[in-house]
Amino acid sequence: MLFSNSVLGTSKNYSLKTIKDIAALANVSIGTVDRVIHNRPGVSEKTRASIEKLIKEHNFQVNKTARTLALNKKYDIAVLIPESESDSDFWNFPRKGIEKASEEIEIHRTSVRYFYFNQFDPNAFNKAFDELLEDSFDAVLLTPIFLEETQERLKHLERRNIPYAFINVELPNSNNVLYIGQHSYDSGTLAAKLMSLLLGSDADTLVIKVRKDNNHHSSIDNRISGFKSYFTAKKSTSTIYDVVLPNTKDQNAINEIISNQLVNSEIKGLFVPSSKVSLVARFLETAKLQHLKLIGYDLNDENIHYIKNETIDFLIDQNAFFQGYEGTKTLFNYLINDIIPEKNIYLPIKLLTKENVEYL
Amino acid sequence: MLFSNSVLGTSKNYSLKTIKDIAALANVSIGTVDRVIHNRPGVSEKTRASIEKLIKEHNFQVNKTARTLALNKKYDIAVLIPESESDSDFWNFPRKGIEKASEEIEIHRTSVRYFYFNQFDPNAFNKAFDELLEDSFDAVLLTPIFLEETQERLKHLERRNIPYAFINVELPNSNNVLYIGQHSYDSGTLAAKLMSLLLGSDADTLVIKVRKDNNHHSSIDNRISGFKSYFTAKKSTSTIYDVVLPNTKDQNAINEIISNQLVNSEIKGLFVPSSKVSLVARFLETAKLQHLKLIGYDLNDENIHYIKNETIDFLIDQNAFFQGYEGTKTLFNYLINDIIPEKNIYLPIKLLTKENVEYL
DNA sequence: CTGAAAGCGCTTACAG
DNA sequence: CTGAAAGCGCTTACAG
Repeated sequence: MLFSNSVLGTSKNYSLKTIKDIAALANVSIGTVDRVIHNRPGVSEKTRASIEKLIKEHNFQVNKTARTLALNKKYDIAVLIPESESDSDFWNFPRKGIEKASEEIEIHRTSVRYFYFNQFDPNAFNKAFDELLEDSFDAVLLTPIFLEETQERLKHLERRNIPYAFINVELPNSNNVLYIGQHSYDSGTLAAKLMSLLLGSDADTLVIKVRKDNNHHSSIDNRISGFKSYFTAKKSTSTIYDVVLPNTKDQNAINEIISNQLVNSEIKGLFVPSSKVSLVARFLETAKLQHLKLIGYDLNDENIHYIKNETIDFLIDQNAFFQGYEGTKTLFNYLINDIIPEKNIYLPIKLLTKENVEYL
Repeated sequence: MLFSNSVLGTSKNYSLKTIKDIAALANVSIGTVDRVIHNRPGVSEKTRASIEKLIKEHNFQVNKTARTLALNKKYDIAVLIPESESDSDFWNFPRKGIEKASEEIEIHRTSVRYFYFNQFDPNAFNKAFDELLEDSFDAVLLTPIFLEETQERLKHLERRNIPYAFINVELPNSNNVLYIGQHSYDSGTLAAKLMSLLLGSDADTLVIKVRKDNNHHSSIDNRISGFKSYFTAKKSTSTIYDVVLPNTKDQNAINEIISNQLVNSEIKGLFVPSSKVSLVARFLETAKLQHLKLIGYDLNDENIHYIKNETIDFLIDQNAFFQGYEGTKTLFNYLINDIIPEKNIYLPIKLLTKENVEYL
């Protein structure tokens, strides 16, 4: 009968014990059992041992619901993410995901407070993070865009035993509970594969960075590394050019820079490892160069426009809403229910084309 | 001060009321408040109205934790999915996802019981489902592979007010709480786009169905419809051929059938809308026709082998583990926490290539 | 070192 | 129609 459960294909466990049961079996009071469960001092070695034995034997686990109620605690989660610059800004997606999750968990006495910063300004990041640190929170969900600035401040959280999770941007070698986001390198490799399919031969390509994106997170660089790695692995003889666009709103200036790159070259495909791909799409439209292949990242109104008219061939989407939604819920479950998630959740790469962009 | 919360960018709500508070304000006992909250009879219209007013005014919401504890209920979830035929079978992934979620929620007095059936045998499905119906469950997670057989039995669940959710296979017009899985049609469209990139021109293609897959779920047909729709929309002049493979383990017979299709044709690409793509990969290998392009579905050991050696060009993955994992957790949250999910969660299409299959 | 009791916010008989 | 009390399984002072 030992294996009857598995034979029946069930995980039912009808013998859930309570601390009262354990206390009775050990001939002690529930207070003493509680002390053992939480490793609190003031229990003789003998009783501690006997209680620990019973706990193991009966596979006793604390009833979290009762615990939560008894503690009667409110949980405050802090969220530190870039502010949205417009209604179609990428950062609306994670924020909306967080808000959705936040609505769902609000009833569990959990509140979410937002701290926003300008994603291009390390000082703004510092300021927002410092403001966050002034208050006390039970957990922090953040996008660690600026490397050193983040690391310095994470130490404060660790000193206070405040768990934190990353969304969208990874920061290796941290004690984060969770990273949820894209595998940037892989997305670049896929972009390269698609690009070489589009070009059909060993045509040259141009990687276009935007300076604004330059001084922060490593995702952009990882995407580029992934992109280039594909051609290296294929022992391709084609050339991959690089260019960085300045921080300007002057589309003419941008057009000229790209134009100069293309002239006298065999470049047939353009890869923009960020949502700023629309800048390049605008150029292609003006210059009537839409036959050149263009792959970029992220959904926003402009990008949607350009993928519909096929100026952009592929957009790689980051599931940003889901990052925010799932990140928040996972952190909540960690906090309230002691549910320890996998450290890295790499969301699948969502490929958008003219054909499927409508449905989103 | 009315908008101070939103100005501060916070959703903190420090004035959480309890039924005790409401009772005091209404000058009644908590029992009466409870009656109003749950629309139970035995309250005068006058007191009911005044309590309802107070509940609205103070935005009172029941403390779920306390409710769960007071009800002290165990939740039993039934899972009805195809059995795995081998260690590398597709159905291991959803099952493992369900098991993972099940481990996480077990502590919340929730048990999961599995009912398996042979995915090609409607009678086995009926038998497993009927067995499930003999016991009582609080919710059911199932893969509704056989249309009529499912619908008939769902009525029983509805009559008993048992919520149910679908994973992997959709069944429109049902009162399911949730469907989580792929958008089959879209995945077919993407496959077609990739195929036409691979072929570079208006070459002909062959869609290969396996008879075994034929008599059940609509996913396969939706994938094919999506695939064909792409070429129709493009006003392509190429021909799409169809062939159905019989239920045989005789690879030679299969090879001959495919071979006959290819001979005297301009077919350059093969689309297999199921995990059985390995059957076709084996043929291409034997016939030394690996230059033909091949797109299929799902991860298993054989498919991984053939994508690594580039016999298969693209595999479309269904995030099957995640379907099981998220499906179970969502159903749990619906059950325990009254969290109503979006009805249809379409997971992003995960594109596997030689380059990224390693990481999975 | 240990136990008895109150309390967390609900639900559920039971009494009136 | 309404209220008082016990109980769900924990935690937390407090008493000894």
